[in-house]
Amino acid sequence: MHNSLINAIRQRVNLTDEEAATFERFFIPRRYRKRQYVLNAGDKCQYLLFVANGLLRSFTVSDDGDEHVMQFAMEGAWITDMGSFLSGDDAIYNIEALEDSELLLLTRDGMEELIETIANVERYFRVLMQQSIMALQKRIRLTQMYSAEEAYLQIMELQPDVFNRAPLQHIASYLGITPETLSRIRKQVSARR
Amino acid sequence: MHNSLINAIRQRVNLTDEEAATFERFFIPRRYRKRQYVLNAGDKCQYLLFVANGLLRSFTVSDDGDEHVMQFAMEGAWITDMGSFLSGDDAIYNIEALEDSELLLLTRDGMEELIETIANVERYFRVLMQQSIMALQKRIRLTQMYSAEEAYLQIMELQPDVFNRAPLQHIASYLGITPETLSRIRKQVSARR
DNA sequence: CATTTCACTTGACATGTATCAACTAATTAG
DNA sequence: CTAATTAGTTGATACATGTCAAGTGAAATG
Repeated sequence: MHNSLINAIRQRVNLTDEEAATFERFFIPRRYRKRQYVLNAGDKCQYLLFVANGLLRSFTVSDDGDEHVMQFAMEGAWITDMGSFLSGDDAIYNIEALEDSELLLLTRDGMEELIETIANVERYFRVLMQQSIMALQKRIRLTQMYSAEEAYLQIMELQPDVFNRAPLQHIASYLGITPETLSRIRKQVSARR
Repeated sequence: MHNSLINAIRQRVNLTDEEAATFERFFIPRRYRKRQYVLNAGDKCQYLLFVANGLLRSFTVSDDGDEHVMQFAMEGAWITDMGSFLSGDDAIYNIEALEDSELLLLTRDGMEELIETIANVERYFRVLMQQSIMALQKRIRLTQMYSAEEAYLQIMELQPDVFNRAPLQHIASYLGITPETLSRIRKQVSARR
């Protein structure tokens, strides 16, 4: 279970075997069942989560009760409520397992200690943040530039691994459209070919 | 001109006066006139830009020639094409001065050297990236959860300093709507009160 | 200052997407 | 395996936003 974590880190920065062993020790392995909540909005988000296995989503709930998906995270991805994790504010996101999942949890203190202990770790997290910024910008352009149909076709083409696993209602929410509209889009697309 | 930079850094991490002086030396001051392009999509983005004074926007141009604003940056903000600056890829964003502006430029090498020279700098940039992620997520929720009118009212309320200075066509682009729609929204809003 | 250019507005109409209700298919729980 | 619940689809209709064309107002340029 820790292997996928070390592999992910080593794709970005170098770690000696000794460092890798130290690194592992900071993470708490934990299993979640499908539908289980990993984080409830309103609580403090205590962990940065690495997905060793499975699929999660983070989402907010608006006043009218509608859900709005911010992120899907599958094997190899990180997920958290950044504001809450870093600043100790109340979480605004919920995080839910969409499949049975194996996670590796890192606390705030753990992260700080790791950064001080292993030279390349701060760099790793900075690079991770930068990648995340680029991904978020790409997502903004997706809905800014394209119609719902074009946006849907793009994500299915560019990230089929995630979006073929996610329920349609959550994909619709991710795109900012209703399930009905997504259903009609899919019908039109399949009718055309 | 460098003062605003040092102030911005010191809001997040500690710097001795000596470190501050070293820090400054890595930055190249440069002025841009209104309408001048700081970066052209297709070029390599050589700099991370700190805005000492003025207002800029970054934007992409789609195949049909439409512009799509990603970011506005006023005094105290950073702006760049992250993918191009960090990885040396061709820039996908244009950056244009919307007002006469004074910028402080940091090269990639400069950034690396700074990080190695001054202890807190890597931390500063990591925190900066984290803030940026939260801001981008907030922006995604803005268009995901709200109608064009609600989104417009929110940004005008929450960031009046930027959006009162930006031309309406660019605000429309930022929101992912046409200038005509924004014009009608503004008419309705002002008619109601 | 005059002229040109560009930003913004307005109207008529087309299109995309939301809403609500009903239905069918798939999944979950007993 | 069956019943109950949830996810996804479909139809009718309303509303939000886009498009195109024309106009007005403001700003840049010589």
